Amino acid sequence: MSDPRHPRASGRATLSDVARHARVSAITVSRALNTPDKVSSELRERIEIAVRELGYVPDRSARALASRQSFTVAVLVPSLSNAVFVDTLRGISERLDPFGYQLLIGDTGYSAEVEERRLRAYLEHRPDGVLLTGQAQTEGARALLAHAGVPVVRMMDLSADGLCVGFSQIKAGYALTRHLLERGHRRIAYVAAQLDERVRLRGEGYRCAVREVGGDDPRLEVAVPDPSSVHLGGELLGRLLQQAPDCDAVFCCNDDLAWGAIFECQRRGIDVPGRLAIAGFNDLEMSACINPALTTIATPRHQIGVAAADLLLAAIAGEPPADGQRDLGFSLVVRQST
Amino acid sequence: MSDPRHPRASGRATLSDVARHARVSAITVSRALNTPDKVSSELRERIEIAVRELGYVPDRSARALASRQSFTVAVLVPSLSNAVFVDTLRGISERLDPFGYQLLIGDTGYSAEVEERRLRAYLEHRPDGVLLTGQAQTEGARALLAHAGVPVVRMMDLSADGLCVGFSQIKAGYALTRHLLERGHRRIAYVAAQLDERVRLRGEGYRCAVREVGGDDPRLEVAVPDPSSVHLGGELLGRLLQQAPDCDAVFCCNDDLAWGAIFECQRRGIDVPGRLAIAGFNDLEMSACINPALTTIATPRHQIGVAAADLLLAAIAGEPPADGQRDLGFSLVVRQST
DNA sequence: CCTGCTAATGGTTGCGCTAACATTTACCCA
DNA sequence: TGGGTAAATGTTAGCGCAACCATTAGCAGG
Repeated sequence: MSDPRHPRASGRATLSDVARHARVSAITVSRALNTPDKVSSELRERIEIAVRELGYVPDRSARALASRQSFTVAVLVPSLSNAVFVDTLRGISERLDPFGYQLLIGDTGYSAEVEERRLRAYLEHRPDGVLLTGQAQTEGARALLAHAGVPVVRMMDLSADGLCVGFSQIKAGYALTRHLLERGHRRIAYVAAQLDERVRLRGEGYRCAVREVGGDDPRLEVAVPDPSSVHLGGELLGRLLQQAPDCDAVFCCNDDLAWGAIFECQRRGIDVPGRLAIAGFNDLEMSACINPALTTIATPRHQIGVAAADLLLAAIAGEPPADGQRDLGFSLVVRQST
Repeated sequence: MSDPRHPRASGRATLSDVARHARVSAITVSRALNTPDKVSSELRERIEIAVRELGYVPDRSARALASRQSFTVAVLVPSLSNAVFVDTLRGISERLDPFGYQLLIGDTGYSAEVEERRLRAYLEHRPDGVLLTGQAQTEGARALLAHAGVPVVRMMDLSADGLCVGFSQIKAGYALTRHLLERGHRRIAYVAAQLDERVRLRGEGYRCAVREVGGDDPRLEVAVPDPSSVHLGGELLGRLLQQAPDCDAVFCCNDDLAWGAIFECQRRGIDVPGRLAIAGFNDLEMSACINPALTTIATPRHQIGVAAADLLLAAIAGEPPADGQRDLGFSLVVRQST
C-alpha cells in the first residue's frame, strides 16, 4: 500500500488525500470548497493549505456523478468563422461564467446532421442546459432533447415553441428592402449564400416587400448553397449583373457578401451607390469602415447571447417560462452604400 | 420501488436499465457499446434495440470516472473573434473528432490570468491532453500543468521546450520587411495592436530587417495594446502619418489593421501602393479581395491545428516525443498593395 | 476422455465525490 | 441546571460505469 501521507503515485490528489493531509473528513473538504461558510475558518484555512500543497484540482466527473449536476451548458452554433455567432457566444459566456457554468461549445457547419451528432455527444456530459441556434433540428435531435429532459433555449430566430430569443428575420429582411424601395430603387436584387433557415427568412422578407410594389422577378435573385465568403460576394455580383443588368440595388444576405460585392464594383468601376446601391446584413465591425460604408441591419447578437443565457438560467432554476419568446428587435443602419 | 422494466421516473436510462431491458448483464451492454466485436451479434442486436427503445445516452462522467480516461482535450486560444485561431480549431477538430475526443474550447482574451483560470477549470475535466496557444503562461498555469501530468502541445510559436507546432514569427516579420525593402522602400513603419507575444516577435523581425539597412526610427512604430480591429487600423494609420509623414510603407501586424489602413488611405486619397505600400499578416480570406489586394504573410494555421492534434495524439498514446518542435513555415504572398 | 485453450458472458468492486442523515459541541434561555 | 437550538463535523451509501477476475461453453489435440 502507498504511504497514506502522500497522494498515490499513480494519480493525482483526491479529496480524501486533502482530507488526510488536513486531518479532517472528506466531506468537510468538500464543504470547504463548495460552501465555505459552512466550515469554521480554522479548518477552512487548514484545508486551503492542504489543497495548495497537494496541488489538488477537483474532479468534475466525480462531482457531477455524485451531485447529479454537471454545471456545464452545451452551446451549438452553426459556425465559429461567423462573427455573429462568436459575438453571441461572448454574451453567453459573460452571463454564465460567473455562475460557474462551463460551456461546451460546438459548431455544426450549418448541418442538421452534424448538429444531431454533436448534440448526442454533448448530452453525454449531462449538461444542465442546452443552447441551440435556430429550430431546424432533425427528428433525432428533437427526440434526444425530449428524452434528456434538459432545458433548451433557441437563439436567433423567433416563432419556435418553447424558449427562444432572437428577432424576426423576415421583418428585418422586409425593413431593409423597404429602405431600398424608399430610396427609389425598383430593380432590387437579393443575393444569398449559405442557405440556412435565417437566410431563407430574410429572402422571404425581401420578397414580401418587392411584391408589394410589383417588383418581384426571379432573375433578381441569386442564391447558392455554398459557404458565404467575401470572394463569393464578388462572384455572385458578377452573376447577378449578367442575368439582370438593369438592377439598381442589391440586398446581400450578410455583410461578407456585401463587402465582396462592393469590392467587385470597385474593380468594375461601378459607382456605389450611384449606379448600384448595396446593403448587407448583421453590421459587422468592418461595415462601418469600408468605402462606401455599408448600409446594413444591426443585429443584437451579443444581447441575444446574454438574454438566452438568462432565460436558460431561469429554466434551470425551475422558474416557469414566463415569456417563452423574447424579441430583441433589430435596427436599420443607413450608411453611404445606399 | 419503481417498476424494474422501466427506467426510473426520476432520471434517464442507465446502463443497467438497458441491461435489464435486453436481459443481459450491465457489463455486456458496456462491451456492446465500447468493444462491439467482443459481444455476440445476437446480444449486440438485442442491446441495440434496448438502447433505442429507452433512448439511452451514456454518461461520460461515469465512464471517465470508472475508466480513468475522459476522452476530452482542452484547447485554449486567445480569441474566437480571430479567424486565425478558428482555422486552427478546425484543424484540431478534424483530426481529433474521428478518435472520439471531445474538445473543450475556451478563449483567454489574450490574458495570461484568464488563461490560468480557464486552464484550472478545464483540468477539472481531467482532459487526456491540452493544446495551448503560445507559451506565455503564468507560473500558476505552469504549476497546474506540471501537477496534472497531462500531455501539452503549444501552438503558433516555436522555441518552446516541450511539444510545439508553429512557425517563426520573427522570421516571418523579417521576411515581410525584407520584401518591402526590396521594393525600394526605406521609411517602413510597423503598426501593431493587441500586443501579444506573437505580435512582439513580428515586430522583432521587422526591427532586425530595418536595422540592417540603418532604417530604424522609433517614430516609425505605432503600437497600442487595444484589441485589434479594422477601425483601429484606420486610426493608427492616421497617427502614423502624423508622427512620420514621410513613411513610404506600412507593415501591419495583422490583416485587420491593414484593411483599415487601406480604407483610410482610400478616404484620404492616398495612393496604395504608389504613395504608400501596405502589408498585412495572416492572409485572411478577404485580403485577396480588397482593392488593392493585400500583400501579406500566409500562415499555416489550419495545418498547425492538424499537426498539433497529431502530436498530441502521439503523446497521449505514450509515444516518445520524437521531434518536439515542428516548424510549418510561412509564405510571403505578394499582391497589389506593395 | 481429459487437458488446455479461446470466446462470450457475468459478478464484484471501486473510480472521486456529495446527499442525506447522524452526531457532537457550544451556547442560550427559562 | 436542563432542555432546546444552531453550527460544525462526521458516517454511510450510492451516483453510472468499466477494470478485474471468474465462470461457462465449445472445441482442438494428445
